[in-house]
Amino acid sequence: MLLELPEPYDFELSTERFRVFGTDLANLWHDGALHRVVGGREVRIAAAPGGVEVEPLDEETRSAVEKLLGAEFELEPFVAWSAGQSVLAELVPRLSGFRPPLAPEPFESLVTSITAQQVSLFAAVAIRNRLIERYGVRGAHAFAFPTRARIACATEQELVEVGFSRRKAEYVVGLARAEIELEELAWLDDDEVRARLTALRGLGPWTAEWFLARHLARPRAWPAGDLALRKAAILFYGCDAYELGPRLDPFQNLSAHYLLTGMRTP
DNA sequence: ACCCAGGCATTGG
DNA sequence: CCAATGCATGGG
Repeated sequence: MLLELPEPYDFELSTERFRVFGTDLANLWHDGALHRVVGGREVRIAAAPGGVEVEPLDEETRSAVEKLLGAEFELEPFVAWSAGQSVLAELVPRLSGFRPPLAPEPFESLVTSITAQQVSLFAAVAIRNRLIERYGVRGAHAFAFPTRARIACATEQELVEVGFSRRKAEYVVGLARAEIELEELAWLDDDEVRARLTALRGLGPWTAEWFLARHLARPRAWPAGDLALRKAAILFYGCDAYELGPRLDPFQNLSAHYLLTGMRTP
């Protein structure tokens, strides 16, 4: 079944992030398609004219896959705006059809960020995969990411065994057990989300900003402290990411994704 | 054997 | 209030 996405859409380019740092067991590239468990069932997503082919496709799967593939991003105004921008005027056409994928689940998004704090993304993916193998549920090929309930009854020592530092093991188990409804963060404005998240141990400004960017798809999210984004800012603009952010308003989020992908893609 | 990698909390000045 | 420090793993 076809799931339509606005043209142009380049599925391979858009999902590059799921492959470039190693195999991602929850977003598994296999046999020329992206495999992910949605609502307990594995879905196969492949490139198709006008969008992607999704098997099987029901209503629940449709909305989850749309979220995963970043269907909610409004690319047209961004593309029009970028034509008048110094760097993006070159970069956006070069990456034509790139639509940033999202982390569909809030708990998964935060745990993935904690895993990636400070270490290389290769190391982060390796550790995350061991977490997924231990606590996730296996589909046909991909794994469902571990549920919050499952991690809440894990021990910190178990997380250390899959490669987390003791500190990060505390963060992850603490987050799973925290008194916070992660789904309800979507109702709040950017600053309120930042405040609620950074009030939790282990979640700092970088993690909160990537949650806004990669889970909530907020247009102005801009992880200025991100090491890779700072390198991109220097490379493309010759200035610091903190300085660059306001110049990209109100398209900071899409700009960040294009800059990071532009750094990796020749 | 190093050193760095898409942070954060803690400690010491 | 800002600087220094420890963290654990993967890749160069």
